[in-house]
Amino acid sequence: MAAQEGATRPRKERKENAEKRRGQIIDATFRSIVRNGLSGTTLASVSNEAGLSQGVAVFYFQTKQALLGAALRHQYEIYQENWQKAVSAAGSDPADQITALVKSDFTPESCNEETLIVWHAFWGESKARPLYGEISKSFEQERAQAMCNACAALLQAEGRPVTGAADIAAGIDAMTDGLWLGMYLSGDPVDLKQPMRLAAMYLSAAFPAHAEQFRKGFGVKAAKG
Amino acid sequence: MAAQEGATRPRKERKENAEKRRGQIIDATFRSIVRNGLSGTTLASVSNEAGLSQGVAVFYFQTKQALLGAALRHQYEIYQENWQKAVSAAGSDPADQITALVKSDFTPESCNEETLIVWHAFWGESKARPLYGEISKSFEQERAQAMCNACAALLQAEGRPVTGAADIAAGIDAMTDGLWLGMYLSGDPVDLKQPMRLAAMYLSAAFPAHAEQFRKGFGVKAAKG
Amino acid sequence: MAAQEGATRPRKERKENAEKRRGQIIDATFRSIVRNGLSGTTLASVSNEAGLSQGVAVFYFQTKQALLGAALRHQYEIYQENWQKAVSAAGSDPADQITALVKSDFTPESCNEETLIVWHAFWGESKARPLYGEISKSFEQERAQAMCNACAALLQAEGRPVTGAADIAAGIDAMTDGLWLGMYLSGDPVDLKQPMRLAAMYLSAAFPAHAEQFRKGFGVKAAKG
Amino acid sequence: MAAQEGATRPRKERKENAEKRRGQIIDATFRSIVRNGLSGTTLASVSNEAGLSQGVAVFYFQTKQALLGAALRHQYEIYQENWQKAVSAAGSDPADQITALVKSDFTPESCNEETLIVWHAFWGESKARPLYGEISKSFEQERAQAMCNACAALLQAEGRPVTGAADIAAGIDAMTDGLWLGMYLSGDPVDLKQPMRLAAMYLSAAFPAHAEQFRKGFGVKAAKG
DNA sequence: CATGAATGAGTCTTCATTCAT
DNA sequence: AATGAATGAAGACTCATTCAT
Repeated sequence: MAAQEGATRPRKERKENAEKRRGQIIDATFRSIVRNGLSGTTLASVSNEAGLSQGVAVFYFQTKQALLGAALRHQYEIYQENWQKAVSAAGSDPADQITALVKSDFTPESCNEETLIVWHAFWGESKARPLYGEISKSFEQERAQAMCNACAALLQAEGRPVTGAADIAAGIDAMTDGLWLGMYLSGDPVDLKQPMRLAAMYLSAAFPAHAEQFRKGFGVKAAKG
Repeated sequence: MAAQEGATRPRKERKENAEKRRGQIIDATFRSIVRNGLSGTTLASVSNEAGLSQGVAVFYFQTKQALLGAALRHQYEIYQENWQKAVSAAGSDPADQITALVKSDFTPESCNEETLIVWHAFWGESKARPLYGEISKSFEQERAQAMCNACAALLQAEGRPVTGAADIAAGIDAMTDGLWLGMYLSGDPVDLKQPMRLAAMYLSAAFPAHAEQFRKGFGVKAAKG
Repeated sequence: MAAQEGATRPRKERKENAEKRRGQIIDATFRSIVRNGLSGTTLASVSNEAGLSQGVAVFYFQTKQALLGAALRHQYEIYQENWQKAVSAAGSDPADQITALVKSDFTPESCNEETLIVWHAFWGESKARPLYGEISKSFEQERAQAMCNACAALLQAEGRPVTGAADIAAGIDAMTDGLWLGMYLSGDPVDLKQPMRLAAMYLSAAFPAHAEQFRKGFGVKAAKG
Repeated sequence: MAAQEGATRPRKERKENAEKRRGQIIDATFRSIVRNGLSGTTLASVSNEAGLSQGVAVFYFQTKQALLGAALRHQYEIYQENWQKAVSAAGSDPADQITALVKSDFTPESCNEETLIVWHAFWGESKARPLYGEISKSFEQERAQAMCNACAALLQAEGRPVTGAADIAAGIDAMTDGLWLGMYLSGDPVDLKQPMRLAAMYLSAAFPAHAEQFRKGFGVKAAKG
């Protein structure tokens, strides 16, 4: 609008616009995966979903594989942002951190029908498409490390040897992963309370000294008997 | 056309032969999924793997979807046979049954790189291909029921209310499923001992009165502290 | 037709049929190159020209490049057969052999608007498509060698050193190639007599002792002056 | 930014700039044809080679075909300038003019790997793209005419009938064209001396009275025997 | 002047499916 | 019972061209 802008769009605006387009296309990709599966997701289905022409997706991502990789990475970034925010908000208490990590896996944003479909679609192809495997592995490791560290800290706080941290962390992570798979496969509307009960049960057993804190953290009453 | 006539083989022999061919083709399908992923599995790749001509797969299974459905069903049947045998062998003690169910998920036949790839390949597409979802659901339910029944029996044996059985069963199943996913995604050579430790830990907590029996069943020493 | 053939087509017949199809498709490729140029030749244009479906060309040649390579090789094979037959027919006299080689380049089968288009189309792309270059090179060398050998033999017959054979052969080959290019570029209806006159002139100069034989061989009268 | 204000430049400066840009783009087109072939040359590859944006080529040449036509014309103009300069420098002696014409075809500027690639790329497509054919034809005719005139003049100088000029000229032109094709196809590093020997041989035969002059002109010793 | 985003027709290629033998 | 030729729809990707800025 200013006089000397006239001809060319300011560089910054252009860059932002490109970022916006990429976001649009990635969103469309999600919707297509949810609707048609990964194998049913084509450049046409994505363009269609985005309301753009066939060529745009290629223009911004070069190849279909690159687009799908970007979509997976994006989903992981959102996921990571969620759990990292949750941990930060939990403060320095390791039990609270563990609780936060588990709970963040079952918030409606992180755990709903759509995201579950997308996760499992990519995971299912991750052996055939090394790209997906690499992306998954790096993000999964970071998340696993966070859980392991918190468990180690809590063991130390309880005055126990930290050697068991890896196992305990693996157990709680396996349980949450398995719950995701179960929800995904059952197709039943997701009941987000059961995970809270199960996590509380498991963590109470693993860290008896903090049982009450976990139960409270997960909003669960003490099991009888 | 004539009754027993040169050209035509006796009906029974024919049927057996057909069964053999179907088995051959399904095996080839597995190998192709392991090698190329589900999306990379084509009728050609299957025929190739089977060393048979292009047309056979269609001849015996009509469509590609039907073939893949049959392959998934076959994998589930083997899986089911395994755990049912294990449960039978465990006798009538519910704790032993639970142990058997869990352990059978981690025998080398049930849990190896190839089967993990195939399971997750099908699960990843199970929302887009209702056929896979239906097959999975029915088999999963049967297995979940078995676990739930055993847990209920064990609760009863401990004199506790059976209401908690579903949760406990869901927890142990989630954990084993999650361990499968973790093994699958990590790509590391499978360590089958960790699942034993984790299952023992979880079940000991869920059934304190049978802790020792579970530890022994899973070949795990008592955790200290 | 015989009783025991019934079900399966005899292997031999099948193979022949395949060869026939390949021929059909290669012919269609020629026609398409003549009509649309090499860059305008698509699998669709070829299929169209052949009256077959899109898939056949790929079925028999795997890729477009392989098809075009096969077409070029085929054209060279026909060309080679022609000049080799001509040389054979010429007997053992080197001057007659040279005459035969040159004349065979200007028979209506070897040298007409269509073949000229195809040759130059492939040659024009032979730097960008190494495949064409390799095919061309091998055939060209064989033909050049034949000419060189004949020239050497004739030099020897004249009692002259054979060292000059390469140059003389290069000269006559260059001239015939250049005449092809000229005919191709001019687009005028091809006058096949001029090449005879020019070849006679050149060869008479190169082999003065055989001037008359060449003139006779090419059907040309002695130039005056 | 300059004194008389950014927006409008003096008309002349503008025109010059445009000419410069056109030259840049045509040069980039050559490089792209050499590198990728004519079929592999796209507006993108040209822009890329020129270090300019996608749109420029279209801006200055409207269509891809027009650009390629301009590139071909440009190559012919350079070629023409070269031989015309050579003829002028040769003075009025027809034998010297012929020598100059032939030699100018084998100077390193006129005859090198790059130009040979470009010539044959365009020629190969000249039947499918009438535009190339027309451009080629007009330039080729002019050059052929020059050679024919010189030959006629030399015949007259020798006191022979000029009727044979066309044939002699066609022969020498065919030979040089054929040598270009041979160099192009062989891919071997270009030996520029052989053409001199062959041209001398041919022209000495065609114009026996000027044999020595041609040999001298081409820097070639008299052939023995 | 110049940029580069956007389009969409066209190309090669893959592949499930059909079918004659 | 089995083969593999043939089809054609659909997919990923390319690219000349248009256009807003």
